Amino acid sequence: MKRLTEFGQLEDPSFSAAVVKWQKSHGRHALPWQNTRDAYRIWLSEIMLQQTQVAAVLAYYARFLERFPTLHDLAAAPSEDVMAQWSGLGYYTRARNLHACARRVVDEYGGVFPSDPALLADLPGIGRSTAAAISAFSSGTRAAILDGNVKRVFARVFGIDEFPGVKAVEDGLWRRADALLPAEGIESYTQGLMDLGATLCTRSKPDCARCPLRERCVAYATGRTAELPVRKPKKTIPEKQAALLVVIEGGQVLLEQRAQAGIWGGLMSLPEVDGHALRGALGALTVDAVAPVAGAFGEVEAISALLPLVHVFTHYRLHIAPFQATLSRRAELAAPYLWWDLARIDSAPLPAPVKKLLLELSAPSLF
DNA sequence: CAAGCGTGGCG
DNA sequence: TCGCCAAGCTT
Repeated sequence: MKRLTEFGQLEDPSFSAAVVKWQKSHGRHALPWQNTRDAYRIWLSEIMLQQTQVAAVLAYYARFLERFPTLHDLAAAPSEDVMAQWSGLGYYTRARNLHACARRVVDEYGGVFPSDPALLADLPGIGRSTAAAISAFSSGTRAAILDGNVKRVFARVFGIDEFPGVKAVEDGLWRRADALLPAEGIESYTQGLMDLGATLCTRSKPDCARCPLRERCVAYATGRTAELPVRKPKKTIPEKQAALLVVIEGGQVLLEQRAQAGIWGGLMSLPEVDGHALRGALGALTVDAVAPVAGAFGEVEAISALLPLVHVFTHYRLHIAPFQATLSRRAELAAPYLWWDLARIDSAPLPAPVKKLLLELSAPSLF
């Protein structure tokens, strides 16, 4: 029962049938965002799960819903609270877009998410794949997803031996995704593709023995599951260096809100001094070089270097040289500067390594 | 449209 | 230890 579509792509109802059947008996059914048609909860999970694994999301999802039980709670909240809830989860543009999206759904759709994927995809932070997932799960709309799981499954089943990041290859994957959609049962099918990719068709050591697509899998038949999908061509990542100032006075630490664009956009952080301008003769950041900068925040009583650390991003490696300055008097500071109680630093909208640094500082380990 | 954007876990 | 990677979107 195969036939060609007008674009020459293969339709094959047996593909989705196999996925749906497997999902019902072996897929995941108890994730916190399943067994509901509440678009708010589904949308939130899809955004958190972008480029992020289930295990990392679970705790954030529960905490987020506790703080923002409804779309209206989220739309009405100050952005600082939203960023604080997202703190540590990464890709902070997602949090800003999430907040903007909540406000738009309230303003433009009366607080009800549209079911049309095209309308969803027009909202901030929702692209083609996320729109399809939300509409499939919340309203049973027949639309194709194409996330990392689907790309991996398709690359193996169909033996696609080109990097899926290339536009033409990705276009082909979208056409396949559309052509393979089932006539009904879109929820189980969509969830099934995700579950297959996440639990069986994993990047390393796929569990082909349990796979419902094994007999039709090109990679399995040709022994190429380890080589497919083709990995992204690797590039050597640059090294960057920065000084972070831990300016303390009266049990509070000085934070600075970062620009919306760029790394850690929209988050609070410690005042950062670009390593470039401040290097001493040996190329290292020194107390002498940093002291004048700290002096701009008040009268410096003491300043010392803390243990340097390295934070690795996807696209560069940041060498952080932290310096602690204790003030005897504060200078007058306006936004983007803000004093924050060290005692409640855990609730601050900070990037992960900065929060870790300040937590260790305010509650030193016994070792 | 290629690059930018986090973090934690795993082999 | 360290490179690689995981439910993508935006510009």
